Amino acid sequence: MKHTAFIGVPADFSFRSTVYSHGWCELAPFELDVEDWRLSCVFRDDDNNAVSAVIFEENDRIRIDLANSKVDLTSIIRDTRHLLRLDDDLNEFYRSIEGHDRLRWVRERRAGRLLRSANVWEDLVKTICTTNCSWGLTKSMVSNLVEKLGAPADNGKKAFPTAEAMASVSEKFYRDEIRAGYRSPYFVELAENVASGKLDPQKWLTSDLPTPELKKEMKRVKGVGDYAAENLLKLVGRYDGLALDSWLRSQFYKNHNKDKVCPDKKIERHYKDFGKCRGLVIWCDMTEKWIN
DNA sequence: GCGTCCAGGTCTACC
DNA sequence: GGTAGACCTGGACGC
Repeated sequence: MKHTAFIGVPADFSFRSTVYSHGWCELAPFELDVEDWRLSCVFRDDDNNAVSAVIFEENDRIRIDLANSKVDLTSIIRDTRHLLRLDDDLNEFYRSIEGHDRLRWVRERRAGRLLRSANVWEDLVKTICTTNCSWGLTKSMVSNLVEKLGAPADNGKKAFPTAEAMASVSEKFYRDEIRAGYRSPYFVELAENVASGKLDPQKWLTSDLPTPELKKEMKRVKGVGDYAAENLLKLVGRYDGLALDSWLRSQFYKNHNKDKVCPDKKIERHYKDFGKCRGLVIWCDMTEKWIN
């Protein structure tokens, strides 16, 4: 028997623009049905049970269908608000791009909310999986993590593994089963630190630290360098880093530098005037064609 | 079929 | 603080 919940959305919210804001919708346990624009995912409720859900837009509201009718909706609604960023205030960002014709589409399409996972732990592991490899390999590593270490929901779909589950396997498991290569010892160390309570990535969401300090804290995690930390900062709502990776650089070269390679400092100068919003501005500037 | 390059980079050693 | 070299994987490409 299905269980259904509805959530109201802000006036400047777009389900499509948010879900398709970056590659996260392609990473397990997310599954995106682009025909019907339905996002499947697997949450964990407050009792740590895996809960499979389908999220979609219906009559200007977000509808969540759960396969299990016994689930307490409170945590599922909270996590859905988090991953769709329903409580983010985009006014400062929209003000920062006013007068820039090239970016007019952003407000028109109500873009600017970057999809995230249900918690920061999951975003942290996934971000490490994006480093120094093709997008195909990222998807493969994340899919392996979910399939081999995730807990199943009632319908058999699996949740992203907990830190405890990831701490329970060896470096060899990450190399042989997850195909994580040199990242394997990083995952072991990270999972042990989070499972033991030594590190709590969720606190980054509400940290009072200035962004440079928070970035330093993130970079203490092995496998997290400048790009990964700045990507994570975007996912906790801080956009003063550009999170330059090879894809973003190549798009900048195409769009603003006649397809010629240039130093990162030139890219930084280009977005300098957007201040604290520059990380979100460059991302939107490079992804206009993604969203229609 | 084989070798090389390179992806949504980072770490360590060294200067 | 800046830089060189090493690092897993797997697909694309040239030969």
